Amino acid sequence: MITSEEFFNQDAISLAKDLIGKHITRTIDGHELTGKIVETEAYMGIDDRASHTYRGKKTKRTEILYGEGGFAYVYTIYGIYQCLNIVANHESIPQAVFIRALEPIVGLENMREYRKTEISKIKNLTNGPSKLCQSLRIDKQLYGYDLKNGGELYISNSNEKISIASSPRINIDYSGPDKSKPWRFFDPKSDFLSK
DNA sequence: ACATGGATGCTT
DNA sequence: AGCATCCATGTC
Repeated sequence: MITSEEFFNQDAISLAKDLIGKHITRTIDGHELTGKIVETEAYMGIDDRASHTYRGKKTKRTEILYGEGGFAYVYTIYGIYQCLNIVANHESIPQAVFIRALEPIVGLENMREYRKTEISKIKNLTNGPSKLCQSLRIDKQLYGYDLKNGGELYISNSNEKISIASSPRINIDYSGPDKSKPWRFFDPKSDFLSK
């Protein structure tokens, strides 16, 4: 388990790269659900038009982003889906890393139960930001949860060697010049990417 | 390619 | 109160 503030208090681009290949574990109802992070995106805060904190916008929803790194930022998208971000950087620098896809490692049968849609291929458990939230049963109950404390949600190292590629971020057409910034990071060899 | 969905935030 | 938006997904 990774407990150090230094790890999470990096800028979002550095953290987004460092999270690739790490394991994320959710414990719920006595089950352990673990996936390897294979795809992330960095949201760089006040100067990033794709960020929920662009120009310092601060609401009840985005409040947690203004604190220290390592906390869960969970929000609802399109009224029905949940998305998981991990807060990056220091207090008053509101950046985050969006978790877009996982490779399921532990607890696949439980993930299948929690997933709202019947699936035929394993990769459809976690190859999208809201799919993985369903499979790991991540919702706004975890808003503000400290991943450095372990317990219900935490990050840990894996031994596997991975490579990292980058591309523009997905579904941020409203972001003008920031639309093309190469702030999506992924393991190009993974079969579990969202696109 | 298109329909779906409602919380959120911003404007009256 | 009303309204446009949205870091997706499922099904066509």
